[in-house]
Amino acid sequence: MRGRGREWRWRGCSRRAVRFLEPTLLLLLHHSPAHGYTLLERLREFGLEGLNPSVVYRALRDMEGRGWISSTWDEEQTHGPPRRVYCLTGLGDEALGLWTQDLQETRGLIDRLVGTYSRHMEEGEGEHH
Amino acid sequence: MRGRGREWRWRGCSRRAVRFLEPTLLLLLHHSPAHGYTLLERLREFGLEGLNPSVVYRALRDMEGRGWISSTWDEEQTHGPPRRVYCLTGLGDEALGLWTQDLQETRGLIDRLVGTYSRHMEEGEGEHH
DNA sequence: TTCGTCTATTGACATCTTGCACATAGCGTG
DNA sequence: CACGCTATGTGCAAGATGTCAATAGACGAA
Repeated sequence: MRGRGREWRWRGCSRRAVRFLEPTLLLLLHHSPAHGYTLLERLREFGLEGLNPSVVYRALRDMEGRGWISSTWDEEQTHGPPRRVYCLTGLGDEALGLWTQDLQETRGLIDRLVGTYSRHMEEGEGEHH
Repeated sequence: MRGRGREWRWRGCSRRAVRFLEPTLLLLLHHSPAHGYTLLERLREFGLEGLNPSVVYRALRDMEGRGWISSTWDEEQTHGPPRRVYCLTGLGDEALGLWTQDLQETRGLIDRLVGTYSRHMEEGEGEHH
């Protein structure tokens, strides 16, 4: 234990949200360029809620560092400070493709796990031998 | 960038392997009690390969700390030092149930992401506007 | 004017997680 | 006894995440 012992629900938001943050952002940008703040809201459409803004902005900067997306300052004024517009690059498009493959493999694994669990239940392996 | 910039394939084994380590171990133990070393090998049946043994043993100890599994020293001699036998507890059984639900939700999210991606492709949104 | 609020983005720091290298230890074999 | 194999465990440096707070512009109310 000692720090490592995370409970069933961990600190902060759901881990899943963080794990799927990057592919979801790429996907949103695959649809159209957008501002960080907008992305933050649109993430909720995919159930990625409760994410701290700084986590999202950090992910965006990381991805920009990898060349997956590029950003420029938005010209037009708004009700606040200047905004960045993020745009998917060719490299980011490739990355999204790879991510999609990866997600499908992950789904395959989940299917195997859940399938095995169901089989155990049917065969009555649930009752501690 | 700077440390944060993980490449497409990260150092060491796949991240997925680590993320699905706990539920997979619970599932294996749901089938029958086993030694750490055995579990290490059986993980490969689920495609969790290249995991460093210490990672697996650590996960087992963590789960024992949470009361999900219990261990006793194996009586019979083998070709090496004494072995621990890990066994799923009632709490671990519950945890496996929750994990399974969680995995199904995760699968739902993946379906949404992959589905959206396919739809983009059909609608020709792949060609950077 | 000053205050508060909403839109946006960023930085710094503490904590948690992971990989790796190595330690231990019993048994079998040459 | 020097190796190699089975089996488990420790410690630490790096890397990843979460939290908090700073900055900053525009707008409306008192």
